[in-house]
Amino acid sequence: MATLRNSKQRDAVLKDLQLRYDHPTAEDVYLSVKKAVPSISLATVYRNLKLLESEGLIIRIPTGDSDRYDGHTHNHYHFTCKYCRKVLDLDIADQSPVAEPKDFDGTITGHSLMFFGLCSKCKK
Amino acid sequence: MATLRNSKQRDAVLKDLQLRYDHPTAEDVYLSVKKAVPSISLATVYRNLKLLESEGLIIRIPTGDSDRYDGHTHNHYHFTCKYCRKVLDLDIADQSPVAEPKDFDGTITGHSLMFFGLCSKCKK
DNA sequence: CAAGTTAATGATAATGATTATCATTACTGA
DNA sequence: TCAGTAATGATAATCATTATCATTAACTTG
Repeated sequence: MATLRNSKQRDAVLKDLQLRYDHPTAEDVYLSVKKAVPSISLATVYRNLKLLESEGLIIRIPTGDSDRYDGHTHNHYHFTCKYCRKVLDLDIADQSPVAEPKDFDGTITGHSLMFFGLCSKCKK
Repeated sequence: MATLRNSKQRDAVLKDLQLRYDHPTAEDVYLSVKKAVPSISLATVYRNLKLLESEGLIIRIPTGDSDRYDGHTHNHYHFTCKYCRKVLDLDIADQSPVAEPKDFDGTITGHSLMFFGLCSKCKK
């Protein structure tokens, strides 16, 4: 039960995230998707972001302030500018741990790696 | 100006974090510190957590739900159980990137690495 | 295709975490 | 000791996110 149905709202949210590379907030996605689907509600955006994340179609990035979303799910890493809070993709090699942690009986299924610093603009 | 003064509340918050290893929320710290300083307010806990973080004396860990705090600032990594949301220290080698990212003109000053999975209890 | 079932939506209220406000308290340096 | 002001406690306000609920619209089955 609880079969997933098609919805143009969900399609629009997913498509929006797949076409951009700026790691938008839910609000950003809402404003952008409104252009294609003017009647869409912010609640629907949140609902579908959560659903798409649980389906593994998008990634949620917690940052300390508003969560960011990423429509590109291949393994890659991010950088946050401490000054302007912008989130960027980093072209860097896979950092999966080589050694198993000691004294740990759980199961590791994934990891997230965030770099911090100043972006090129805020350096100045 | 804005000289830092002593306060038993701030001392108590810092000490509490330095004596525990369970990555508590602000609320957890509040409940714990209340035993030593019964009159302390939740707002004061939040204020001092923020101040201590900016002084580099504690670490804030954003997790998607409530932020966690860590009084141990040496370089180490964490694990979050997806099921019970517990945060644990991982005994694992330093994962600082060996290669510089390409096409990046900013400055990287640090990183945070979070592993996900199931803890030993929730595995069952 | 029409009718019924129910997932999804839009609007908005509610929640939970964190921050701001403000009158009062208490460090600290003169 | 005392003036200046950082810090506090209490609580209101804010902000992001989630829940609620009546309505709409996918799907499915006859």
